[in-house]
Amino acid sequence: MKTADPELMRAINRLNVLDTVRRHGPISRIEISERTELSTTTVSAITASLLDDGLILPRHEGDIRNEAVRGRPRVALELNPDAARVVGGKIAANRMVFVVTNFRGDVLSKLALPIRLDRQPIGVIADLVEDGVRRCVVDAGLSLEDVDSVCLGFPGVIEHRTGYIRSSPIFRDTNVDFASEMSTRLSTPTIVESDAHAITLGHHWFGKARDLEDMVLISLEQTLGLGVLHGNSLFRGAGGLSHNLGDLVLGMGPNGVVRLSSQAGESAILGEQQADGRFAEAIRLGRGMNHAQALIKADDDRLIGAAIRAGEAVGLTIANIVTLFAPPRVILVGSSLALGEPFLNSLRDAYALAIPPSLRGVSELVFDDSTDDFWAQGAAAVALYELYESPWNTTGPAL
Amino acid sequence: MKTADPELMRAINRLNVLDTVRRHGPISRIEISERTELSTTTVSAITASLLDDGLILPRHEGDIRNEAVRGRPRVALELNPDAARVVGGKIAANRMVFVVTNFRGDVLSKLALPIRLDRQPIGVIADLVEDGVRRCVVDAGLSLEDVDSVCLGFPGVIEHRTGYIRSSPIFRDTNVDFASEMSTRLSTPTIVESDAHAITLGHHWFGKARDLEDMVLISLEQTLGLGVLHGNSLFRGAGGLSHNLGDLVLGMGPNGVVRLSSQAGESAILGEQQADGRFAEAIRLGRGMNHAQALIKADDDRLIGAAIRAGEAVGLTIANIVTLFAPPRVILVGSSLALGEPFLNSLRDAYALAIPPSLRGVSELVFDDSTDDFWAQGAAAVALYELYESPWNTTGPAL
DNA sequence: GTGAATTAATCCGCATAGGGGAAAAATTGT
DNA sequence: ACAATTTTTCCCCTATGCGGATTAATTCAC
Repeated sequence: MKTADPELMRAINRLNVLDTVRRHGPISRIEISERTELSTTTVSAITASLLDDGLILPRHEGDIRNEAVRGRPRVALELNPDAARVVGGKIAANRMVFVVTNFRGDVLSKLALPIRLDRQPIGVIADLVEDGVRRCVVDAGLSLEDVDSVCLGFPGVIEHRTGYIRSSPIFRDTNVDFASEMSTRLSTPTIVESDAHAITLGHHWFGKARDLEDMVLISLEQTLGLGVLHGNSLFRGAGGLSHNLGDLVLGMGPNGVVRLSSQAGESAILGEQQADGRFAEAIRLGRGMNHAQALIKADDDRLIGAAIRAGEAVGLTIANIVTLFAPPRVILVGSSLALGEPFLNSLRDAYALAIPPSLRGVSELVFDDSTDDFWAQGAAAVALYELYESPWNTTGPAL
Repeated sequence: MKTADPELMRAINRLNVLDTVRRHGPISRIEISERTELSTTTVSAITASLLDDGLILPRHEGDIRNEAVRGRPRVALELNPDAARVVGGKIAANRMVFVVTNFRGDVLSKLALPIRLDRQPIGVIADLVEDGVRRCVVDAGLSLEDVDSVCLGFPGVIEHRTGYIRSSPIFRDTNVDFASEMSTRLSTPTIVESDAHAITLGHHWFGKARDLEDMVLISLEQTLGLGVLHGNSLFRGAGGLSHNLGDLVLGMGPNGVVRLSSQAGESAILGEQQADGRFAEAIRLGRGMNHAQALIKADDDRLIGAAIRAGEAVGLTIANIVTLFAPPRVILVGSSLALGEPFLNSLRDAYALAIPPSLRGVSELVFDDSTDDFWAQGAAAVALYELYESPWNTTGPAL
């Protein structure tokens, strides 16, 4: 257990204040004091230090002041957008998306690269990622030295704490120390995180879970991922390992265990169409889901069947996850949502069937079809959160 | 987020020191300082306060002193066993077990009552539990006024935070505020907790997880429960709800969803034998599992079949839990373990088959056939932990 | 336009916490 | 008896947060 000393005390309260400023837009010291339950004195001291470090700014213009109120007007404080810049990236098998954001998480530039990295040697992947980060930074009119940190979201099992990619469909090898590799290449602190975790934090900060401190997110992409928000922070498994939902077992079939990935993974849904040459080409180019969508609209029976089966499998899985975590909301994201009604309806039906009666109504299902840059923005949020926690200049005691 | 003030700081460090004394037996201040990474000054101050409150005691006799060492000898400190007494209880459908323990968790008296409470009205259950607690306290040579708190472990979905029993096979009703009810009856603070959580903490304190700060426990009784230890503390779901594993879905069968409880619940295993009059009687009296054990030894085919099916279902479920939490150890407890080899072997086989290759070797399975009083002792540990956290006299600032 | 009223933010002094280093305490060895 | 050694406590310092008084910046009333 971390030992509690005055420094930790201050770090906690500082983060608390900073996070309050981030969440509640321009906000006066008094309101911060009410929300955090810190005394106005303490808030004053902490905000002074944050102002001194340039992390927040007073906003004089356009005071949101109620004109009919007397007394000294409140000074609204807000994040200094230019206090830092980070890069967030979503790396998938057939595409990479990067964003550069400011300290508030506003996107300054986006870059989408529809490149297949799948199974390339590590060096090639690192080259391509490095290039993407550098280009996106240049697009934002910045240089890498202006960037404070980078966070890359990967599918698979990612150990955020150590920066190792334990296993990922993108890498042929296991246990790749990708964080160190990229930190060296970019000479900027780089962290890796599960893509599902990244978009989970993204939803907590910018998306469909801003109002919640607990929730669960399920990502349906090539890999099936899980993110759990618990008490406003990401719940990373025991060893800091991320969860790999695709490995979950749904039951025993004639050929051994049936895993979720074999029912609802991207390749499981699309793979049944191998015969069709044009479709195979689309898959290879990462347009499989769009193509599948078109086929479903055209009443392609085989694909509709696959989508229904996938929806059932995912619906059951969500019911199981809800049984374990009982979150107030479950957010579903990922390319598989593009399969449309056949998939979503069977998912909803299976969920309704499988959810235990006692938990009926506890969780609401929310579908989110955000684009890839939202994932990257989530990764940026992960990077920003670590900046918020870091000590900064700390406006040393004796100056 | 809780605001950090000096009081919180002290509370944290105090708990840390107290817990270190609990875990590492008689221990000197210097060793506490090393383990907690607090300065010797701080440890000295905190231990002084703990001594003052009578929670710990110096041990002069039998100093574990290395005779060949010079200098002032270390004074070993240990928990004051008599600083408090608590009652822990395990309440099951067909039996209740209580223990009274001292501040260290040593059992002072046990009481096992093989009574069927199942579906009795709340008032009757409360009567019986009250009676059990009172008797066990008397057996320990104490009076209820000597008892500082009571913790009762129930099967089902228990909301520890509020003291509500959301649903339990023992109660006909749902959402029973049993903690308040018993607190009033006993005029002693009483908390309720999931039986699975109780034995999870029990294993962390006294049993097969003393060396771990993360682990998962699965309880196989009438109800199938889950306990997750995360960073030395119980992980209680989002809303503080406990998990009910039996509701997990294993797949779709011909008659709708197949839940784990229908494969591996006590009644699922035993229920198939309804024909046999003597067996039915044994079940009614809560001796079902013992009887089943005998039948299995006698090569009863139907029961062996049921045990094998149950083992498979549990094995798959454990694999899924491991996929989600990746704990270093999974402890299995509960009456169903008595089914013996057919059950355990099929469980192990199914687990080995279902665990994803990437997680092979991450978790070890441990079977624990502790008796009921160990469950009750776990409940006592839950009660004790809350005492450890509570402020006590705090040796007020100005004396 | 000037002063009263009002509200926000800061300053001052206090209490408590933890840490470092010196001093005291309790031993063993010579 | 005194030196050496190790543990524990004592004294002083700094940092933190808080309550109450003070100062700052407005609006309203006349």
